[in-house]
Amino acid sequence: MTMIEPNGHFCSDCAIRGIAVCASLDLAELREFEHLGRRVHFATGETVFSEEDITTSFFNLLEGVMRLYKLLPDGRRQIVGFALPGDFLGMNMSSRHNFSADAIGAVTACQFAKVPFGRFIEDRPHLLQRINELAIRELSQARDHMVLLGRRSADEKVATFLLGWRERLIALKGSSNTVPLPMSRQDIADYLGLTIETVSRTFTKLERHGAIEIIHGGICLRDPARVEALAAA
Amino acid sequence: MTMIEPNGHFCSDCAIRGIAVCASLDLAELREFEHLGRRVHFATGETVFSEEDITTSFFNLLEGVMRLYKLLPDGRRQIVGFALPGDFLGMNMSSRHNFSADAIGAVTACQFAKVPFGRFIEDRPHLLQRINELAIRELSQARDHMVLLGRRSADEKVATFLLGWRERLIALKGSSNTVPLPMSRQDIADYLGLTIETVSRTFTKLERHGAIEIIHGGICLRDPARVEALAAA
DNA sequence: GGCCAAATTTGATTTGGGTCAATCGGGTTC
DNA sequence: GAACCCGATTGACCCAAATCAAATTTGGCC
Repeated sequence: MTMIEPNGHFCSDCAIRGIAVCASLDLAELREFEHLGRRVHFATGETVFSEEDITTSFFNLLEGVMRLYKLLPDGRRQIVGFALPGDFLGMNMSSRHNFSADAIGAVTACQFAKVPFGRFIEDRPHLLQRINELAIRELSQARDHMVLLGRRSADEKVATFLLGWRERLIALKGSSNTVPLPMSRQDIADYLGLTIETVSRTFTKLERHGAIEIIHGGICLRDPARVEALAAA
Repeated sequence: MTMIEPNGHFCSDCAIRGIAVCASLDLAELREFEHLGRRVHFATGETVFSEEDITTSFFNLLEGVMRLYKLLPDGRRQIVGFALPGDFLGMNMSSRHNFSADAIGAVTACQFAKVPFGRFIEDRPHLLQRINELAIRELSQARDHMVLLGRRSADEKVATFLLGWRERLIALKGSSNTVPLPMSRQDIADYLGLTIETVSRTFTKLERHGAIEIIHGGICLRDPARVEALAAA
């Protein structure tokens, strides 16, 4: 983490107010909440926290994308998710993080010290309720991803990933057939349980079939129906 | 579901009080809670709820084992988890179940109607807190399972499964090298993202190497260290 | 106990995706 | 603008696990 905003930000005009945990707070609470968090920035590739680190903070992602991953002792990596603005990171049992998180590109987050945040929650059940909702939604996504990892072919994995990623971006920024992919091919491979070569080949194949166009920093959906058909299978 | 206990059970002497959601309730609350749930039984293979069903109830598993799974349109199945006594099922966003649940063998559960249960939670933040803890623990398990599905070999998957299952049984019933496996080989395969043949072959291989012994309805760990070495890899 | 159906194991063969090895761009530096 | 670097692509080959196909064991049920 490289710098701390010289203060001067307000929750009430935060871009992600409305989708993040803080959506459950009223204006009075928000004013108090404001003092708990501080805005922090991370540079490309910087690690925000590592698996097995003691949890000292929670993070509310404001801008940018993060990869969340676990490593096996021999270095194999599984990306368990990509975090986007509005995602809340750091909740755990056991007081240790159970995955690592890196910034993909520049990232801005709202950081909360664990203890005061915990105290703030205590007498605000609706905030706890909100956190619970987010956890349950993530759990549902995690289960969907298990199906993908355990039972889908490489083509299906890639098609499903493109559509799912696109959906998330649409929810944030509105609809478009252009899908930016800020993460590397290796990241995509480690998310889908494939190798970088297979991801690359599958992209090329989709492009040859006219389903997508590979552009700089992403892809463009040329034939969404075809991609959907592949993903459904 | 086939029968309803003619009443006459008490939360205070419930076998799983202490590990389940209700661990967070004091005796006075427990007396009230008692009236919300009713004990239900399911026979072998019976479906407790199906994916996409509207959620009308939550279940607290008291006895037996359940498989939790998702199906792809073409019938491929991914088991997303096995539920054991103490597990709480049915929480979701969206008011629909996001997986199906079958009884493996006879099952007893405590069933709660969604609406009164929701009302009961509302003014009991510590119960919500408990549910949140369980959700977060499940999320952590789900992420571990993603690593297994995406990045582990067949041998590692099977070894990891046996040790993990054993751990869960130890937590419930105490330590033993004998590991009952009430689920079928097909269930294990669908949990590990393998085929039934690969699971069977891997079991046989482990037995030939003296790591385990295949017994009726389960396995016996002959050389736990060797199995652990395989799982760690 | 004997018979059928289902589950499991075992064997032979195939294949999707991994591994290894170049090669290609596109960006940056000097 | 040449040299370099690094991510991405492409090609050739290989192998772990899937598929296909029996054989065998197990369990329920008359």
